[in-house]
Amino acid sequence: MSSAAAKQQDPNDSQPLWREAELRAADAMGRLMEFWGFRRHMGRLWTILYLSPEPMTTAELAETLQLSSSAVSLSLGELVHWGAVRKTWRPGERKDFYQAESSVWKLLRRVYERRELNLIREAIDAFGDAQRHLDETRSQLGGEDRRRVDYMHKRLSRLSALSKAGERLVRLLVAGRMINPADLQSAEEED
Amino acid sequence: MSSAAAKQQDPNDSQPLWREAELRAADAMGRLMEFWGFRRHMGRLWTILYLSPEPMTTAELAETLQLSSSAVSLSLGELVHWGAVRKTWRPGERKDFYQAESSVWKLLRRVYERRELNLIREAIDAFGDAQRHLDETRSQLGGEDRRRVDYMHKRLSRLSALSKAGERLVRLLVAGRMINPADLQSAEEED
DNA sequence: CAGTTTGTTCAAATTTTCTTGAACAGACGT
DNA sequence: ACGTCTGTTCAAGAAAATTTGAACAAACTG
Repeated sequence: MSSAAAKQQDPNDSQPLWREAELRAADAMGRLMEFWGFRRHMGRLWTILYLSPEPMTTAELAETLQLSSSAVSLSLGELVHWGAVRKTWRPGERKDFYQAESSVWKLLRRVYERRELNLIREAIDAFGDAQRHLDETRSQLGGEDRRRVDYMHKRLSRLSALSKAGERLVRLLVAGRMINPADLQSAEEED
Repeated sequence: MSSAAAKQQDPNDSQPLWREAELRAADAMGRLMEFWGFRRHMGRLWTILYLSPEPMTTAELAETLQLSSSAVSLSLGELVHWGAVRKTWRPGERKDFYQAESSVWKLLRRVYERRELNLIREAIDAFGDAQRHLDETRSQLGGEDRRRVDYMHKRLSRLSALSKAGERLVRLLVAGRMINPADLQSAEEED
C-alpha cells in the first residue's frame, strides 16, 4: 500500500513516482495552449485529467498542480465551457468529478469554429466598413488623393478576398473535408 | 493642394480624409495578429504599409498611428525579421523606407513554419520525455500503480500521435499541398 | 434547521508585458 | 573632423493580466 498511502499522507515529499512525468507532459500542453491563446492552466489541467484513468476532483487537481482552489475553479470552468472537460459525479459523493473530453479532434473543431471563425469574420466586416468609408470620402477628393483612395480600396479588396479564403479554409477544416491551400494563394493573384 | 498641405502642416486637425478608414482596417488586422500571438502594433504597422502606394518612413508611421519612434522601431524590426516588411531606400534620401511584403500567403507560410512547427515539435519531445520517464519508474512499482503508469503511457502515445499528425498537417499546409483533416481524426481512433 | 462541505465570485496584490523618453551609436554631408 | 539626422537599445514607468485569499452562495447531512 506504499503508494496509495503516499498519494495522500504527507503534503511534502510524497508524490507518486509518475508525478514528474505527468507534470512534464502537462507543462508542454500548457505551453501549447498558451501559445494558442488560452490560459496556461487550462492546458495543464486538461492534461492531468486526460492522463488519469479516473475522473478527478478539484481538490486533487489543485494538489497535483499546486494551485489555489479558485484558480482551479476558474480555468476548469472555462474548460467545461469549451467542452474540453466534462463534469461527472459519483453516486454517494458530494464533490463534482471531472474528466477530460478525450476526442481532441472534436475539441479542436469547436475551438476553431467559435474563435478563429468569429475573429476572421470580424476582420472581414472591418475591411468592408473601411471600404464603405472610403467610398463616402471619394467624391470630396481631387485627382491625386482620389487615386490614392482607389489604391487603398483595391488593397482592401485583396485583404477581404484573402480573409474570405481563410474563412472558407477553416470551415472546411472544421467540417473535416479536404483542403487545398492553393486557394489562399490564388486569392491574391489577380491584381 | 489642399490635402497635400493637410498631410503635414498641422499636427492636430489635419488628417487626410482617408485616415479614418485606414486606421479601422489597421486595427482589425492588429486584433487578428494579436490573437495570433504577435504584437498588436505589428498588424497595425503592416496594414498601413500595405495600404500605402509608396514606401513609408518610420516618422510617417509613427505619426499615422500616434506611436513613439521606439515603438515603431521595435515592431517594425520584428516585422522585417519575419519578412513581412522590406526595407528599401531612395537615392538621395537618408531615411530608410519601408514597404509591406504583399504576398500574405508567403508570409503566413513562413510564420507557420517557424513558430507553429517548432512549438509542436517541442511538445512532441516533451511527451516522449515523459514516456521515457515513466519507463524508468515502472520497474519500481507494484500492481495497481503499474497499471496506472501503463495507462498514462498509452495516453501519452495518443497525444504524440496526434501531435505528429498535426505536424504533418502544418507541413503540408506550408508546402501548399492538399490536406486531409481526416488524418487527425484517425490519429486518435485506435485505442 | 443548524452545521459542513464544496464551488464560485470578487477585489486586492502580484507578476508580466508594453510603452515611453532619453541616452547611445552610426552614417552622412559639409 | 564636426555637427546633424536616423535608428536602436535600455531602464523606468504604466498598463494589463494572472493569482490569490476571503467572503459568499448552494447543496447536502444529521
